[in-house]
Amino acid sequence: MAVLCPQRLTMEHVTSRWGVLVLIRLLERPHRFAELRRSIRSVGPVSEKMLGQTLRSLERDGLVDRDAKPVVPPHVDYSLTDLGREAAEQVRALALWTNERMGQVAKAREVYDTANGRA
Amino acid sequence: MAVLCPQRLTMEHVTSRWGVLVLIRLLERPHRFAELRRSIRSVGPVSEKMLGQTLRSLERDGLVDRDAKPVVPPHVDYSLTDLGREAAEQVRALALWTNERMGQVAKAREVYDTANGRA
DNA sequence: CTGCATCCTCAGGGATACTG
DNA sequence: CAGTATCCCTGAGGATGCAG
Repeated sequence: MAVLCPQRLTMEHVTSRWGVLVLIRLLERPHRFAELRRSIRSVGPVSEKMLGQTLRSLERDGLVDRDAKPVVPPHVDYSLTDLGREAAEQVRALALWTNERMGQVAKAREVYDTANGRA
Repeated sequence: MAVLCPQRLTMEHVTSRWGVLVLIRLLERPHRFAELRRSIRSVGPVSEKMLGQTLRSLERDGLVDRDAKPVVPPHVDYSLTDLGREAAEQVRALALWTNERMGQVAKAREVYDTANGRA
């Protein structure tokens, strides 16, 4: 992707499909990997790869804390850092707004499509 | 892209690379097409195609109002609807947060990369 | 000036299989 | 359980050209 301001990258991680869902779930409480996956699956199918990638981005950005307990079988807890909590709250606000206004948006789309699309 | 809840699409439009920049600029005042393009260009290269696509998405979602004056050469003003203003404010809040915390994020990345990447 | 239509590329991300 | 590695394919999105 073209060169943009560096904060774009952070926004990208945080507002990405799975980023949003991860942050909102972690805002409630820490989750394990598979737990997170199951929870998100109810909304859309996450591949392990993408969930892992998302979590690593967020961890790298200092938003998520990864606590891998040295036991077997592995047990890894993901939780928000203070910084991550701030981010998650911003994102949740946006998500809530989207939910609230979804009706109006859907309506607007109908109007637009009627006027233009298949007039 | 896989099937997700419909509000994901709205978030996608609103938090897209150019969506964010468009909304923030329109929050200040209405803009013409080329004006918007020039303004955004200083941050990253927008193709006409993408700017047009972004504006159409936002218009379709009822967030942006398109006022095409029937003159020649064409003169088109884009501005926010009330709904769009709400969205833009959410997005701006997120963008401002990202700016404020960018230092911490950058720092976290360094730490992460030192510990992992090229240890 | 404001935009559609077309072509083409390249990387995001899904599926699958394997490891500690 | 919690990932990493690989393959592969779709579609986002840049460049260009044309039209009203």
